[in-house]
Amino acid sequence: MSRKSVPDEVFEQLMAQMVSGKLAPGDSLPSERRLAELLGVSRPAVREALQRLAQSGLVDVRQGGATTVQDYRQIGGLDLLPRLLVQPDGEFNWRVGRSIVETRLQLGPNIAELAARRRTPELEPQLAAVVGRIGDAADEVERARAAVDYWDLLVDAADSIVYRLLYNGLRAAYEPVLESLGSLMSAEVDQVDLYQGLADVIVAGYEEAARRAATELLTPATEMFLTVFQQLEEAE
Amino acid sequence: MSRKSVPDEVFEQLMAQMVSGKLAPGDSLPSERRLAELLGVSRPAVREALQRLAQSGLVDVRQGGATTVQDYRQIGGLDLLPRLLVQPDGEFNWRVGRSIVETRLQLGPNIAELAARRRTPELEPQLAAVVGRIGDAADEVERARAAVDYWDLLVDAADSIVYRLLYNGLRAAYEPVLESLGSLMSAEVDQVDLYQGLADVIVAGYEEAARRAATELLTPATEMFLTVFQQLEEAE
DNA sequence: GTGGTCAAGTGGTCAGACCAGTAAAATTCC
DNA sequence: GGAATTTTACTGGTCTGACCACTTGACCAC
Repeated sequence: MSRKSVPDEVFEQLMAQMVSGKLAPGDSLPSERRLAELLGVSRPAVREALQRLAQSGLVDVRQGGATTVQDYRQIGGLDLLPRLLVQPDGEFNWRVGRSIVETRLQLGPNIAELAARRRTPELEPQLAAVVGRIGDAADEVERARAAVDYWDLLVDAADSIVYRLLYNGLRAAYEPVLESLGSLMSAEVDQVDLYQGLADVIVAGYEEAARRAATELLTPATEMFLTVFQQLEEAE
Repeated sequence: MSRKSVPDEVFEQLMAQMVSGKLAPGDSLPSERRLAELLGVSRPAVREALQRLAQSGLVDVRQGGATTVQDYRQIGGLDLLPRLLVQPDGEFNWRVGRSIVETRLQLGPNIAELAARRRTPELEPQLAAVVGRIGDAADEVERARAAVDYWDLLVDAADSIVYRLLYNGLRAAYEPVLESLGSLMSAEVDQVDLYQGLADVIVAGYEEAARRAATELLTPATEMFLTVFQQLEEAE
């Protein structure tokens, strides 16, 4: 992984304070000159970091006025998901995790349905190859990676730019935690036959069957995670 | 609307070339110094624009190496949707529009279901107020705006950060074209009784009924748009 | 064919100067 | 005394020029 630039450091530092609530919506940030002084970096570096935060919807920068923190829930996009799922101190946010797995259970069948509707002849060998990789994987992490590629194919087959961009966002949140969650995903990625079954009905063009097969594939792991998250909720 | 900064101008200009395909994945951009010279701006301004493009997943900036264009379909997120929907020259991309309306028809019921599951007592008066605004709106554009706020409430009630961030992205794509599409949305926003009906079953906690009511609300406009987009497809 | 060196490209960082916008305080006017 | 206007001091915006650090390709030696 390439090392962080100075603006990257400033960006992550301020982002962490906003995601954690230490900097709350409505708060004013110190001025650019003041931040540069406090953080020991140059003003252009601070400016770049703030502009990137503004692009993520986290701050409102006004010439002549104070830079204020915005409510990322109102303005932010899915690009924030990785940082909401795993806090900068490494803490895993199970509420975000719960939201992701339940949304996945709802989106997966949608993607499968569209893929069945818009499948192309090339899809069958591609799916066969990736199901083969799921079956031949050396461990659960490798299997989980192959599963990501499987869904990537389905998203392509769905021929929907919205689902493509949406899936990119969910994948960006998942990939950093894939290694630590890989073993937990075994409830799903070990079910090679379900992957093959879903592939079969998609290739055959059965939209409703694709929905059901996707639900059948995604439900076990989803319920397992939801059980874990419910226990965490009760532990609070 | 606040005026554009120099980095904003550079960002939009390069973004336009990438979204239009004029700059294709794999292409190398001119160096920062060269771009600054070509565009008649400073190097820090170019750098800031490139860093923002990198944040959007559009370019890969490497110290010592050329800055290359990435495939936004592989890396990009929903934040790109507004620029994919309406090209910089103002052209409306109906393929993106089609993708949005069909995704909307799939996501709306999901959100309604979760809202019915997790509704709170405060939701009823809030929904009543916004349905009132839909009913009392002076024109279709105002009615469409109120409808956006209606769904905003449902997303809050769904208590899902993923749907919240996802909805923010869809809303960001929709709001710039709301005024021009407002009259077309009349098939939906004029159905005040359907908004009230959906609100009723959500407040009552009927998840399945909420799904059906959301589908009933969203389907007419969706089918109208899909018909229009199909005609555009056949015209090509 | 491989490995090492070097030059010339690239991006990264910064200080300092100056421009432009905004908001609050101070002053003036009625 | 209050409203309107002006001034001031903050804020961000932009740029130049210098220098640092990384990467790549050419060239040379073996």
